[in-house]
Amino acid sequence: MTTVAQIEQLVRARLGERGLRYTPGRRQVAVALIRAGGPRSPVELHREIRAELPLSSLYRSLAILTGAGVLSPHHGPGGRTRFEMAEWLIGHHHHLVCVDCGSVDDISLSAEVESLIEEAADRIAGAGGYDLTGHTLEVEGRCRTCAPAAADGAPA
Amino acid sequence: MTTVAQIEQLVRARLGERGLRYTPGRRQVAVALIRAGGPRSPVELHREIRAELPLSSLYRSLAILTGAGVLSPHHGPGGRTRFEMAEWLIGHHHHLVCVDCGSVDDISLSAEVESLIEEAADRIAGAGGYDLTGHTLEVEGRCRTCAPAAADGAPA
DNA sequence: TTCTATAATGATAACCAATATCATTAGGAG
DNA sequence: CTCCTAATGATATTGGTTATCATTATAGAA
Repeated sequence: MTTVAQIEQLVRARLGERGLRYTPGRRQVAVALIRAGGPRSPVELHREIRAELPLSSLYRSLAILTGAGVLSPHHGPGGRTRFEMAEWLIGHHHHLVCVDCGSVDDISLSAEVESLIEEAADRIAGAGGYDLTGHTLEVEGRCRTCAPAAADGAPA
Repeated sequence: MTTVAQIEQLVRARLGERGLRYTPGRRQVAVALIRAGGPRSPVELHREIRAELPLSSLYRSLAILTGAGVLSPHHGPGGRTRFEMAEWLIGHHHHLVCVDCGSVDDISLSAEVESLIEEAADRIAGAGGYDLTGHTLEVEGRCRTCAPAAADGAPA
C-alpha cells in the first residue's frame, strides 16, 4: 500500500525536476486528490479544502500540476473538468461515470480483462497512427442521486 | 449495411413520438453526423455544413436531438462537447481520442473482448448502485498532427 | 383552403468555467 | 543580505454554450 506521504514525495520530486515548488497551496490540492476516490472538479476541491484558497490559485495549481504530469484531466458534462492523480502515482484504473451529474468513481478490472483491453488498445492506436498514452474504460450510468429523475435514451 | 436514409427514418420517427419535427436544419445536422466517423463539435459541424446555418440554431438542434436520445454527447478538452449519433442508430463502438486536440475516431473491438467488457461493466455498475446506460473504451493517444509537439507525461 | 395553436428559427444578450494579466509577496542560490 | 525567479491573489477577459424573445413556418382543425 502506497501512503499519502510517499506519493507526495514523488510529486515533490517531479516538480523539483522542473524548477517548480511544492507549495502549501499545491500541497492542499495534491493531498485532497490523493485522498479522493476519483476525479474532482475545481469547485468540489474548493469546497473540500477548508482553507480560503482562492479559486484563481486553485485553478493555476491544477494547471501546473497537470502540466507536470502529476494530474490527469477528466472532461465531464457541463463543460466541467475534473482532475485526479496520474496513474503513475496511484495506479491504473477505470471510471464509473454518472452521465447526468458527471460524478466519477475509480474502479478496477480483473487482470484477465485488463490484459485483453491493453492488447486491443495497442493494436488500435497503432492502426490509427496514434502515439498511445493510455486507455480508460468508462462505465456509464446514472448514480443513485440522479437515477430517480429522467428516463429513456432508447425506449421500446 | 444501414443506409443514411434508413437512419434518418428512425430519427424522424423518434422525433415524431415527441411532437418534434425533422426540419431542414436538424436534418443537416443529422446527416452530417451520420456521415462522420466519430463525434463532431458544433464548430466542426458548422464548418462542414456549407449552408449558412446560424450557430444558435445549430446549438439548439444539437440540444433537441440529444434530449430526444438521437445524439450522444462526448466531452473533450477545452470544454468542447462533441456529438455523435446514439448507439441504437449506428451500433455500439468505442473511441480513439487525441488527448491534445480532442479529435475522436470510432473504433470497434473483437466480440471476445467486447463480451468480457460488457460483463465487467454490468457487474461494476451493479456494485456501485448505478443504473447502467452503457460503456465506452477510450483509447487515448496523440494523433499524427499533435504528436510532434509536447512530450512526456511520465518519463524515465 | 383558411384559421389557429404550437414548434422552430435567428439575432442577441447573458452565463459561467477557465485563462490571462499584473502587481505583490515569498523562496532559493550565490 | 541581495538578486532572480517562482508563486500568489485580485481582477479582467476569453470562449463555448445557453437563454431570451420576437418572428416565421408547419401540422392539424374547421
